[in-house]
Amino acid sequence: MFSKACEYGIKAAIFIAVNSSENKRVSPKEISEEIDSPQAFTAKILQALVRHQVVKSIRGAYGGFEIEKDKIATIKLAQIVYAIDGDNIYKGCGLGLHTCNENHPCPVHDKFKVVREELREMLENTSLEQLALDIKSGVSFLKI
Amino acid sequence: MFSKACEYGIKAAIFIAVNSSENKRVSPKEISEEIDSPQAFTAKILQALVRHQVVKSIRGAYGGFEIEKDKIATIKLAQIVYAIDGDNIYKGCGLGLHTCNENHPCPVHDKFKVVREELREMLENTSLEQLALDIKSGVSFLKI
DNA sequence: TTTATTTCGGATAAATTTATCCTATTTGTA
DNA sequence: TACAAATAGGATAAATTTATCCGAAATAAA
Repeated sequence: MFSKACEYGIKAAIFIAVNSSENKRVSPKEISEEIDSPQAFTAKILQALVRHQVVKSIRGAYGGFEIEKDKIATIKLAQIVYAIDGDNIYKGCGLGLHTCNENHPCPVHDKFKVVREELREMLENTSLEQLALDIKSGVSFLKI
Repeated sequence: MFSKACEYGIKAAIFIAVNSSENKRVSPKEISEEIDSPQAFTAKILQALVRHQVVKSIRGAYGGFEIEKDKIATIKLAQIVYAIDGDNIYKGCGLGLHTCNENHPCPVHDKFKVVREELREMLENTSLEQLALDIKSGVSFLKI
């Protein structure tokens, strides 16, 4: 469904949120260990999240990645996905037509619309905070 | 959402269905022109569909690809997707966890479940026949 | 100001997906 | 049987995604 980069990005953001809520900065090393992803590649993805202002990076000694506490509740999955994969997943044509709309639909246009709408809504309404809470309480997991 | 291969495969199957319903066999050349895809690559994908018995190929002179008329209504999108991309799209974990289930869920497990279920249902309930009819009546399109 | 620590960013490599090319094999017809 | 028309399939190339490596730049603390 999503690219590897996006999977790593979502998991990384959740892990950073969990730690930021406890006033801890984390490094790419910690992150990649915790979410079971290649470190250097994860670092690149984090840079994309920084550029899109999803997470904040502090360079130099005692630096790391964090998310401002009061931002955690406002960041939605859609922003993370957009920063890494773009929004083609839930906006582009299911069969890759260049032009696909109500007037010139691909064969699965209407059927796909329902699924993509469901996906879009989910991504736009799911906040980092909700996901981080489940991790903190041990209800959900970031690896294995 | 789907791979290019899968997009081509779905469109090719629809085009073959349209023609088979009019007792016409089609060649990879016609298919790739009609669905706007690279010919040799499309031929490979057709081979996968043949192996999975979604379409039938007739070799030699006057050969080509076809789908038995009474099969057109029974073939579902899910079979085509499975033959080409496998079923990981609507069965695997949204965040790529190796183990992801009710007892050990990834952070988006429950939220994704709804979307994937919607997708699965759509793929399993949409027949080639429905899609081919819309193409024949000019309601939907295979390219541009 | 020096040093240790840490992110940033460019270059490169590996793996996968997408795409092309060429020959073998099959098959209907003259 | 010979020929022409098709699909099958292997080898290879191009493009994209995933992954690694290393030095540059920034920053806090000694």
